[in-house]
Amino acid sequence: MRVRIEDVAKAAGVSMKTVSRVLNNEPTVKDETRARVQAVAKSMNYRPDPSARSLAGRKSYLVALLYDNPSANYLMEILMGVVEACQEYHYGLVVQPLNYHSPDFLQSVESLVTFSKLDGLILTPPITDSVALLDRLDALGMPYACVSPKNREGGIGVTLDEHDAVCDMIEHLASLGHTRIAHIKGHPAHGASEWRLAGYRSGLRRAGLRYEPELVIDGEFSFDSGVSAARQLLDLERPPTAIFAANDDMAAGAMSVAHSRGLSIPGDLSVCGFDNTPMSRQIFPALTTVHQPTQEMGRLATGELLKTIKDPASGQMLRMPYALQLRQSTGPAPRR
Amino acid sequence: MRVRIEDVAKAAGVSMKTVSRVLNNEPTVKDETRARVQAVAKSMNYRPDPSARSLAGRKSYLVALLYDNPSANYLMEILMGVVEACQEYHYGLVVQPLNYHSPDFLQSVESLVTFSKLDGLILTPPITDSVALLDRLDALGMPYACVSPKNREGGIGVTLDEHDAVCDMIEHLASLGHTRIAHIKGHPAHGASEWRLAGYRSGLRRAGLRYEPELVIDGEFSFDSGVSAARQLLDLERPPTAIFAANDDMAAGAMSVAHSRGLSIPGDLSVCGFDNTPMSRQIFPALTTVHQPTQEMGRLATGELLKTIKDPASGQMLRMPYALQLRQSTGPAPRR
DNA sequence: TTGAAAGCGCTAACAC
DNA sequence: GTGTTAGCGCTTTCAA
Repeated sequence: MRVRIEDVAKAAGVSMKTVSRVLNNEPTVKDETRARVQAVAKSMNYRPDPSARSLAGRKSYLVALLYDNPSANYLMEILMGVVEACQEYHYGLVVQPLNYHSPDFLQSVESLVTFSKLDGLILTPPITDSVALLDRLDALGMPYACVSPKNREGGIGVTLDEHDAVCDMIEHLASLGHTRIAHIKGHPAHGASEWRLAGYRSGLRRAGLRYEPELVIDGEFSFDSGVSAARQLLDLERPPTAIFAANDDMAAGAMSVAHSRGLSIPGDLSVCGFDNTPMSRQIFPALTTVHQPTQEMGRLATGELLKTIKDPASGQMLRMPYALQLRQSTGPAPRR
Repeated sequence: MRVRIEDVAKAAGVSMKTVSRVLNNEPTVKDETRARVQAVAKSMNYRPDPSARSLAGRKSYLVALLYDNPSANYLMEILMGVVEACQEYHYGLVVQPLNYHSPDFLQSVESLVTFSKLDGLILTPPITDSVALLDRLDALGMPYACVSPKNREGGIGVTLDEHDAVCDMIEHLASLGHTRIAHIKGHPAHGASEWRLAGYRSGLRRAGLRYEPELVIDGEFSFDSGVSAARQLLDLERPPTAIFAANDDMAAGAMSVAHSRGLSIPGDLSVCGFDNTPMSRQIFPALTTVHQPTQEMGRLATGELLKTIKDPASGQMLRMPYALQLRQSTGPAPRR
């Protein structure tokens, strides 16, 4: 039979409640008692039963990762970080796909939270940006941490300074002699698209280049949208010599168009992206991109969430470092 | 306050136990009573409390997905399928990374199973192939379903006829006039590597081509291993005109080598892979590969597992269909 | 076919 | 600091 708290209590010569206190790190236990109980629990290989704990304590020791149709890689990396943190803190994890556009989006989150008695939520873009949801969660007192939310103030979670990253990237292109640098924008529903566009504009400004509306094309983060945007750009009377796509998938689309038109990369056209996906290393030539420490972001966001659950005042919005990943898809601007 | 089984019982004019019977689909309830209880439960928006259920019933209504460092995409697709099935059957999911090579691998699975009271496991390669683990699980009476296990007989789960898929692919290359078709093998620890090699040999045989050991190079499913294997192949005195890599990542590595040597694909060299990863569509030229319905496999494996949990005799090993995905990376063999 | 009572293993509330 | 008691919401067991 399973070892129960009662068995541990008997073996340690204390009451069940004291064992419970030790397990839950409550401060009101004498150090000596605590040490003894811990030793006994360990030697008996005792682990509390999650359902009993949850039933009696009205907590689930469960957090949920909420997502809506992100790229598989992105989500996977976040997930790996989240899993790491959950293991460390002995929390369980529920993985929950959601439909952000569904009319009963709010309702479905609410019933998930209620029926699973979740202790907290980890939100990923674009769910991070549903004001209605955040308001509702605040009203319910449900703790949540955001990964790369649009609104970085006040909440808890992690962000990356995407604006500065892109700005650096554009300056890099300019330093290679490019003067016609195009941008393929991201999906309009994602905050990232705005930051990356803003970074593009700041980068141009810093490099002393003019912003030209014809060099900015709408995309939606997909390979195909990158393909059609690149076609438009390369069909211009004065096509760009460099393209910054708001993510790697669209950059791959742009490269594909260039290849099929016989343009050499980076000889005739430089291309760069954002995300440093595994794919970016595997295409030819390898893609210059911005690295974002996604897994670490998942781990730290979860850490902040779990801290907040214990002590509501302790969670913060963490700023993560980015890094330009310079590879072979960018090079000196072609001479006229 | 939350609606409890007692509230439903009162409203329906029956005992708690009868409501419980209805919820758990026990047969010994009069149809009329069952219908009434179901209607009342629905109208009150009743959902049983998982921890109470689990505590009293000594079941967790939880299954775990066990994995060890697979490709992010593969795992993500499996995961999405697993999540779908779990939602449908109202089961919870635990996501658990494992270290197959760790000395306490068995122990860590066992304590996971014990302490989380898991009702079943979904195993992914290469964990599917640990004989020691499978034996232990059988001994414990712990139900599990495998995705693409080495041993397809007797167990429950899903498989794909990888041998036949590769065989078809090789025949396709042969039909394009290729006579020197190389193979980059997969990681030796994965069953898939063996099947794909066997399919390669069968394909050659069917096409009337000789098996030439110098055309078969070890790989380990990574891009880099594809790169070094392709270098060896292209350095041969009589290099191949086509390369079948055991997965898409290695195929991308091979393409990268070809590009950097100025070889045209498929003009000078045809390349094909296996998995139909998103990346395979995004490289240039788009990669010919084998599609395997990974998400569906996750969903169906989970379905078989959950069926088995209800009725131990009902689980099967399902065979999934594959499909060649012909794209631009393969073409007619170059003339001598 | 249905119900009453006794737990499942833990924590909350309160007493000491 | 520590212990006692009474549940948490469900299923099991056994009786009807």
